[in-house]
Amino acid sequence: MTELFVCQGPDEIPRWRAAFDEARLVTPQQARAQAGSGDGVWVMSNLAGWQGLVSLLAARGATVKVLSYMPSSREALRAMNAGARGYGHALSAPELLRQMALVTRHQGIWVPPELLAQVMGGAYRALGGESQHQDETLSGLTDRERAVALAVAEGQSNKEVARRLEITERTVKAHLGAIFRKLGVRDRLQLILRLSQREAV
Amino acid sequence: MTELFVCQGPDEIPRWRAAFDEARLVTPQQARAQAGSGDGVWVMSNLAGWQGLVSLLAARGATVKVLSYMPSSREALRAMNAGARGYGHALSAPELLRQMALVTRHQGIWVPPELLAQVMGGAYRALGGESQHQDETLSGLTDRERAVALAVAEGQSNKEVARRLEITERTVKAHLGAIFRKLGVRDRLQLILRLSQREAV
DNA sequence: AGGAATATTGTACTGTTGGGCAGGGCAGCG
DNA sequence: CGCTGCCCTGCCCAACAGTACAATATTCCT
Repeated sequence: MTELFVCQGPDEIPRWRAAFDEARLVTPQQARAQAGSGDGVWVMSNLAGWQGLVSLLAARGATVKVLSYMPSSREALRAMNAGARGYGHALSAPELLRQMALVTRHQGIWVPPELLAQVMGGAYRALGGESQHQDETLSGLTDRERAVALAVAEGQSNKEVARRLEITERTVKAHLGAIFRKLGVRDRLQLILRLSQREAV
Repeated sequence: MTELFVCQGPDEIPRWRAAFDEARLVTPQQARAQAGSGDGVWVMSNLAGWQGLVSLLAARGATVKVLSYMPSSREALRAMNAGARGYGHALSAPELLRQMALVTRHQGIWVPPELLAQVMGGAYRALGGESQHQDETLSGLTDRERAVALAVAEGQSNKEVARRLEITERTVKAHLGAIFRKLGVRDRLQLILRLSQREAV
């Protein structure tokens, strides 16, 4: 399994070769031309347009990791959003680099432990606040009604919900009627909007 | 390396034992008493107070993974925020479970690929990044189709959209038909879920 | 025992939705 | 001048959604 390190000339770091026998240093141009599905690619965040490169390579099926001289949670998220599966310090120890490679190769995500809390915290505040609200919204419902509401919120039809919960379509409608009444919405459309917290006009 | 599965009695799943020779099923009480540093623990999200349990075990140094019958990006974020390092479907294949264990044991994070984009997307937008996804989704539509799609995404009925755009209901349907075909969705429900890119599992 | 809440199902009805078929008009392009 | 794409509409129909008016069963509380 070769590991490609995408960087400009002066950025070569001995630890990279120490970490992987088959480490190869390439320019962004070479990476675009060569890297493909299954390759492990490391992209330096000091390259111009590194996010585009990450997106491109990730779309091709490469396992992309981003290395930075000044790691931050913000940059980590940008990397992840571009399709990277790993993010870390460019001067990480060889053992850590190998660990990142192992994790990302197995569909995992790797972020420095000290950034993890911030990254996840940010995500949680964004969606977590909503889910809190979702719990509130659903708390007035019975178990059965909640199950129906969640299934409907996934876009399922009455028939599909009926199959999933092993009840008749009529019963699904009965639960839905109760849900609409309790939540004060007029149909499943508004229910979805309520549960995904978007502006219901 | 033993793997502890925390669940209520009837939730035992044969795949767990198939995945790990040393799998052990325990109750939440037993987990609190036994699990410690270095242990691999799997917590079912249908347990009452599972987030508290995850926090406790994670603080003790256990590697906690959360399993759910209805995975969602929100629940994944809740799990991560509580200190879990992995999140997945309770009925995942044994091989997938082993992969999750491998990744999390090496300081990685594991989230189902289909949820990854949502989780990261949410985190990214939370920290001030731009959301481009919706524009991408709508870019293949004509002006009129886009207007209809956005109105429908607000939960408006065909009749309401018709009034807003000053066209007949039939024309709204015509545009909607084209939208469904272009975006590959089957109805307005799925369209809404696509445009708000949430839970659609 | 009686009431209240929950869960389940039935029949019947109205309204919405999605789409097939069939046509208009308008703008741009070779 | 045809051709194509976009926009608009009519009639009709099958499927789905939501609700009114029921009934039955279980559980939990008074």
